[in-house]
Amino acid sequence: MAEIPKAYEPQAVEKKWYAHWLAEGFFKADPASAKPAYSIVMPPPNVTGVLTMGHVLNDTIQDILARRARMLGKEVLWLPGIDHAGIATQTVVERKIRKEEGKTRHDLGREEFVRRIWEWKEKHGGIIIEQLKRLGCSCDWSCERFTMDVAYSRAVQETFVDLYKKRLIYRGRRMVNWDPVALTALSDEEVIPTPQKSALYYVRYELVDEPADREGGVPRRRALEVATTRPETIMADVALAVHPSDERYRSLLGKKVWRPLDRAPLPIIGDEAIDPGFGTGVLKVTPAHDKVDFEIGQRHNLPVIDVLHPNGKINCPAVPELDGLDRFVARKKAAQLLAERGLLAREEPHESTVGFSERAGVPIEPRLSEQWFLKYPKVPEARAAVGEGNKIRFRPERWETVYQHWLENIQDWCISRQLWWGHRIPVWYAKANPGQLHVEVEPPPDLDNWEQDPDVLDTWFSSWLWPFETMDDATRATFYPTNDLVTAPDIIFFWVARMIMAGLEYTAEAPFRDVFFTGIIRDGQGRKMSKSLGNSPDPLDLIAKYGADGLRFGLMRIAPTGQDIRYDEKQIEEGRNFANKLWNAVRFRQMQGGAIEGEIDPARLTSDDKWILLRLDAAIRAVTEALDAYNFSEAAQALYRFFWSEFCDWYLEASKASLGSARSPRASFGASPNETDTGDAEEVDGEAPSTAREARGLPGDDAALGKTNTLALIDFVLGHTLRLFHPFMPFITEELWHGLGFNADLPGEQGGRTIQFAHWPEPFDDDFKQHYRLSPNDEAAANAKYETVVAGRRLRRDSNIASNKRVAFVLKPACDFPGEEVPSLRILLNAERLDLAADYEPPKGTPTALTPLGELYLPLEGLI
RNA sequence: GCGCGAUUAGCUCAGUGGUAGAGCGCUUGCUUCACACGCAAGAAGUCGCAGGUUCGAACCCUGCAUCGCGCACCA
Repeated sequence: MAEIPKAYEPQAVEKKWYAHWLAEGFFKADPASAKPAYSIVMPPPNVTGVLTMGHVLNDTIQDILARRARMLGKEVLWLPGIDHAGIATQTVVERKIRKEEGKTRHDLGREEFVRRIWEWKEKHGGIIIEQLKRLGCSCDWSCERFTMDVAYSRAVQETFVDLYKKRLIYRGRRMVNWDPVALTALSDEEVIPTPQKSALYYVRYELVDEPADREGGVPRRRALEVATTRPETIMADVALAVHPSDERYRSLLGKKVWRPLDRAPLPIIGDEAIDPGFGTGVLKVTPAHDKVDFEIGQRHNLPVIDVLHPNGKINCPAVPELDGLDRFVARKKAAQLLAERGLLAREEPHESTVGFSERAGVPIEPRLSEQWFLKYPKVPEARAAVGEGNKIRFRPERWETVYQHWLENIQDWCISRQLWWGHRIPVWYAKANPGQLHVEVEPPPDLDNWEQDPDVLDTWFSSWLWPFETMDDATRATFYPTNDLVTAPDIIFFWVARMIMAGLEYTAEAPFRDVFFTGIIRDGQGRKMSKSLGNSPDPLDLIAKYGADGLRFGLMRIAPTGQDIRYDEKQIEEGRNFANKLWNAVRFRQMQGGAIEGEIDPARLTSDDKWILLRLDAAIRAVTEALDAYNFSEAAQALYRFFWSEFCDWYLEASKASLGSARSPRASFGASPNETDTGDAEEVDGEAPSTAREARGLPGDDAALGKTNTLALIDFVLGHTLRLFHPFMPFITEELWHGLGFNADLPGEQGGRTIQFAHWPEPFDDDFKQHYRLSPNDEAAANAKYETVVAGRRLRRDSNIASNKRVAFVLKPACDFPGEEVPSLRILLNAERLDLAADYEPPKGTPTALTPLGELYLPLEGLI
C-alpha cells in the first residue's frame, strides 16, 4: 500500500486538482444544455485589487452556491470579471509614473497616459483572478469580462446615449462634491461623512452706516457676530442670512454689513433655512462653497464668488496674505488676520461632520461646476421589485429598509468624472457653436469641426450593466436573469440598487432573484480591515499556511448570516485541523484495505451502523436546509459536528470492534472476573476476529462478512459526507473521492469521475429506512450505549486511572443485554476486558455508575 | 435627530416559549497501531438592566443602558 501522509498536505493537492478541473472544462457553462440553468455574476473586483479577506468570504460563498448547484444537476454559469475602477487605477498608475519617471499624466498627454494604463493593466492588472483560482473558485473563466472590453464599453456608451435621448441625462452647472486631490467631481455616495474636531470662529461683521460707539476711546462699530468653521471663505461671502422670524435680527433685515478681509458691503437677508439656535443665528452666505448657501443664493438672486482653485488653494489676489495658500493653512491664517483686525470675537472648539473623499481620503470641497447628471430610471419599479413575494429578495431582509429609504430620498446622480481612465462621454460639441451637441456612440463624420467632452463616466455607470452586458445573446437567453447575487452591504447604493434599475430599464427584468449580503470582516478589535491599518491578513499567506480548504471552511464556520465577522486566525487554523481530521478518517478507512464496498447487508447492521445512518440522515437534512436558507455557518457547523463528534468520535471508534483493528477483545458471559484466567492474554492477540465472532454469537465466517459490512457502511457515510463537504472544501474532497475510489464505476449514485457533478445527497426516504430497518428506537439504543460509555470513562477518571492503564469493567445488565454489543462497548471504554455478570457482588468501595444498560463497575483490584 | 444591529461561558459566537449550547482557551490524564492539526474526562454562564405578558421568558412586549453601523443635519 502506498504511504499515505499522516497529515494532509494541501499545496500539491490543490494545484493538481485545479489544473485538472480547468483542463476538463468542468466550470464551463453551456447555454445549450438541457439542464436547468443556474447563474451568478461575480461582483467584479478592481483591476488594481488583490485578494482580501472580504473577497475570500464573498467568493467562497459564491463558489459554494455554484458547486452545490452543479451537484443538484444544474447547468451553472459563474461569470467572473474585473472592474476598471476609474479613480483607483488612474491614481495607481499616475503615482508609479511620477515615481519612476518624475512625470505627471499631463506631461504624457491623455492618449499616451491611457495607453500606459492599458500597458500596466496587461502586466499587473487582475492579479486577483489568479488568486481566486488559488481559492478554488469554479468560475467559467472563458466568460471573464472587463468593464473596458470593447463590447462592454460600447454598451455603456449606448446606455448613455439612450438615457440622454430619454431626457434622463442632462448637463448642468450645479454644486457637486469636488475631490481637490483627484481633481474630479464625485457622486454623493463616494463621500464619507466623518466627524472632525474643528473650531467655530465667531466673526464680527460691522454694520454699514452705523455710528461708531466709543469704547475706551477706540471707535467700535456695531457688528453682527457670525459663527463659521470656514473663515478662509469669507472673501466669497455675498450676504448674511437670519431666520425671517428671528426677533433679534428682524430690525436689521435689508440693512448691510461690511465683509471682513476683502471689505465689501453685504446685504442682510431672511431665509427659512437658517437655524436660529445654531451659533448666533446668523449665517454667512457663501454660495460658491456650500450647498445650502448655494441654494439660498439662488433663492435671493445672489452672485457667486469662487475663491478656491480646483486643488483647494485660495484664489483671491485681493487678499494677498491668503492667496495661494492651501485651504487649511488659509483657515488658520484667516482667523489670525481677523483677530489682528479685532474682527474675531472668539473661537471655540467644535465638532462637526465633514465629507471625505472615499478615494483620496481628504475633505471634499462643495464646488459649482458643469457636470453630467442622471435622473434615475425606474425608481418606483425598483422599489416595488424588492421584498417578500416580489421579484427580488434580500437576505437578511433588514437591508430592504436601507434600500427603500435610499430610493425614497434619491438625488440625481453626477456621472461625469474629470479623469482620463474610463468610458469617454459620447458627446461632441460643435467648435463653431458649443451649444450644439452630437450625442451618439459614433463620432460625428466631420470630426475636425467638433470637440469631444473631455470627461469620462463614473465607474459605477458601467458596473450597473454588469449582470446582462457581460453576456452574449445565447448566454443571456439561458442564464439571465441570474439567480443569486452575493455582495457586501456597503455597496447596496453604489451597485445593487443601480443594477436593479438598469435591469428593469433595459431587460424588463430584475437582474437577480436573491441577494445575499455578507457581513463585514473585522479584526480582533472590531475595526474594519484595511490596508492603511495593516490589520488585514493576506489570504494567500493563509492558503499557504492552512490550505485553501482550511481557509474556506474556517471562515464559513464563523460567518454568521448578516452579522459582521470578528476575524481570528485561530479559526482558520481550526479549518485546517478539520481538513486534517477528514484526511485521517479516510486514511483510517484506506488502511483497512480493499476497494469501495458498494453493498450494505441490512441483516448485518449493528446498532452503531443504524445510529450513524440516522445521524447522517439528520446531517443531510440540516445542511440542506441551512444552505437553502443561505445560512452557511450553520451548514458548516452541522457538517463539522456530524463528522467529528458523531462519525469519528463514536462510529469509527465503535467500528474498530468489527474491523478487528484494535486491541484484542475479551469478554465472557455470566462469569465473575475473579474466575477469569488473566494469563491467557497472549493467546487472544491477533485473534480478534474469532473472539469478536464468538462475542456476537455468530458462526465463524460471519466475522469476515461483518467486517465487510462495516467497511461498506464507512464507505457509504464517507461517500455522502465528501459530497456534502465538497462545496465548502473542493480540493480535499476531490482528492479523497479519488483516493477512496469513488471515481470508479459504482452502482447507484455513489460514484462519478469527479466529485464536481456527483449528486447532492438527499435525505433518506421511507423505502430506504424500511430496507435498512431503521427506526428511532435504534437511535435510542445506541445513545444508551454511548451514555454508558461516558459513565464508564468518568469512573476511570474519577478513580484517577490514567488513560494508558489497562482496566476491566463489569456490567450488571439491567435487562436483556445483547451480547453483540460487548466488543464495541469494550473498545469505546478503552478497556482490556468487559465482563457481563448478572450476579456480580462488587468488593466494598468499587467505583460504580448507574447507566442505562445497568450497573457498571470498575473493580480496582481487577486492574491489569 | 431618525433608523438598523448587537449585548448569552475568559474569547468568538449558535440558540424565536418548556432541563443553558459549540469551538477556542483553561484544568486533569493520555504519544492507545486514522489523526497531538489528536483522544478522554472536567471546571466554567443571575443569558446587559428594569418592568410587563405567560403555568413557564435568553427567546414575546415596553422602557433604559452600553457598543457598532447607516441616513439626515451640522454655519
